[in-house]
Amino acid sequence: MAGPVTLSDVAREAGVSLATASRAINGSANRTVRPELRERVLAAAARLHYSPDANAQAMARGRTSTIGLIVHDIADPYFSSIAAGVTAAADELGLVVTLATTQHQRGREQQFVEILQSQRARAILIAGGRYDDPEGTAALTESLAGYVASGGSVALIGQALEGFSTIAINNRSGAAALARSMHGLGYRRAAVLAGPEGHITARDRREGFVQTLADLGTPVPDAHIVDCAFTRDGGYEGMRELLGRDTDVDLVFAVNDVMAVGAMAAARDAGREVGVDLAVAGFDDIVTLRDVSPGLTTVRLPLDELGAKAIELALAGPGPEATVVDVDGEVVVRASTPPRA
Amino acid sequence: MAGPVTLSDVAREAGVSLATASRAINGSANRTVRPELRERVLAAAARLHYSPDANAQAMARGRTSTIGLIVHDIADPYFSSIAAGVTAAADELGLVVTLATTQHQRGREQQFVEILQSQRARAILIAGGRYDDPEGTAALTESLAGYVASGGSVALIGQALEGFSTIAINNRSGAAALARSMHGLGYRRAAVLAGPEGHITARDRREGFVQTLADLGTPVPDAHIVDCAFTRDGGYEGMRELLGRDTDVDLVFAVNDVMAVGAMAAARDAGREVGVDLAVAGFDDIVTLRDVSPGLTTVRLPLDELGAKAIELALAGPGPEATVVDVDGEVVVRASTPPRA
DNA sequence: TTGTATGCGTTATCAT
DNA sequence: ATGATAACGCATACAA
Repeated sequence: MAGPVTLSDVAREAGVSLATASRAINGSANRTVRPELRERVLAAAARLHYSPDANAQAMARGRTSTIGLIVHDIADPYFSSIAAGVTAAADELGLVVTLATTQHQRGREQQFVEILQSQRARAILIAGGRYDDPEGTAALTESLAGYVASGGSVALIGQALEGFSTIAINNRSGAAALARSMHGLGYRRAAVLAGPEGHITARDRREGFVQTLADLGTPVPDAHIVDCAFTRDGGYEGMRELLGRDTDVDLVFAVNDVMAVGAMAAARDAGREVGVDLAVAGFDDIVTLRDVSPGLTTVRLPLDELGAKAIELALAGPGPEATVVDVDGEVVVRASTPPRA
Repeated sequence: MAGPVTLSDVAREAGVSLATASRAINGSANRTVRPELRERVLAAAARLHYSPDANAQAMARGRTSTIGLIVHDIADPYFSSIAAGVTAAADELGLVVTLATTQHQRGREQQFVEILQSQRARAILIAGGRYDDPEGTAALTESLAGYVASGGSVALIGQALEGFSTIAINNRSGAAALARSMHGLGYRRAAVLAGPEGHITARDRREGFVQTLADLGTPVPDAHIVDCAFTRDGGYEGMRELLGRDTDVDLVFAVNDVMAVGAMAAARDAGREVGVDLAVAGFDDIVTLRDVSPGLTTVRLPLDELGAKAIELALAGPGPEATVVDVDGEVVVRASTPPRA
């Protein structure tokens, strides 16, 4: 039961004043402490197993070295890839990451913003799709504005929020590029597993895809657009329903990879061979899924780079002008969408 | 530029003392504040957009509501599944999670323990395999001991560390059960993609598997045991090497699912059909990989439950006796290992 | 029930 | 270059 050893203890042990001990240990701005004393202090600190109290430091300094990351579900590879980038970049900068997961519950983002503001986090990063929910968005915006007004910085990842800096994923253009590729491969009767209504990312991907195919003269009929959850199970059920409609489809675009994998499973379960009877494409290029068979055609996103970019963006400017950095996807064609006769 | 609004501001605005404001807002132990006043304080706080300073609270209270989670790589689905469980459970308890990723660098765990001790985290959870590295383990043990001595609690996830409470995964028995299942299905010439030398989890799984098959009279020859990285690429390379040796193998056990998926890819690339020419089994039952085709036989671990158990274990007892909770895996047979003959 | 006063551990200001 | 001391924002022991 040593009790907490404080800087005062270290100072006493080293025979110096509290102020000197502080300067010796953190090397304060005006680094002015005789090497001899500094060593004595450091030695004393080591001897006593001194551990600086980050909370006290935060209070005295008026700032922390914490950054907050809010995601929907850290088990989702999309978010965990982003989180990996964030933690790596934060580490590089000597920052610590607090992770909050909303579990897809609306309103939780706002709640976490408030918690993180209480921690006096230096920056808050929010990843992942919000719904088209004016009220919720307004509330979130207000919380974030309050946080920014109190000196914090904010960056969104994946989807812009009016008034805040964002690493924006160009979902629409990525899906459009995918559509052109698929059209080029000869597909003419596409279907879309479109995600849930109101989900902005899902909507952008769907629209980019559908619009482009329409422009190319091979429109996607409404009967080929199936709403479903933005998850593996959503993809599975969506595909089941689509196949149940017994419509004549040669290509299914699931608006993310996890859904696409679910869709592939459903196709298999229905006796349709993906890449032969039916083509499937996704979006994201989740690393963990690169070995599914047949290889999944998708739109690659540099998920691991997003985290670093977001931190940089957030910490860069106290500038009041929100910056939007666009990130484009790249179509990756694999065996799930072979050239069609 | 409102400047930070403090509890004093709220108190003044509400026309009460600082103490009353404090009690009204956090509902202190002896909840004794007239409803009328409480309302006035809350109203004032809302009006002023008061946000309590968690750092100041931490200092005044002498404890935080932070728990630290240390993993190797949050993008690895094994760890992200665990992290999901941890964040969910923490949330339930009103705790906040600080996430640290070692990026597989030795010594980083210890470094993060020290950082988390500085934050005065209530508990530290460490997930994932350490190497058989006496020096590193000793250093980590020492840091953790210091943390515990200063009032923190610790729980390990997945692998015991002498002296600390652990949610231990019974890798050996899980691998043994898998071996028995495979033997029962008729496999007689197994190989193992064994992970890197010195990796304790890998070693336990390999030994449990190899030992059991030996006991059953179908030993795994040394030439069928391939060391490789504990990753997807490790599995891929390991399988390539194994097939290159041109040995006569009917089943390949990769010591985790991610490796198994890499191995399946290598088999395909070599023109061998998994589930027909060659069987493959893994370990973990990673959710994201449940739809690979053919379905991967594996040992299911309740990864998402581990987090909650670990928090419970850590926060439960200030008890000085380290508790070890054993978690067993369950063999899940899928199409990658069809009955043989 | 409410108010007053002290302390939490550190940094930073101001002397020296 | 070093030392005293005042904040930092809050919780709580004690007094009223």
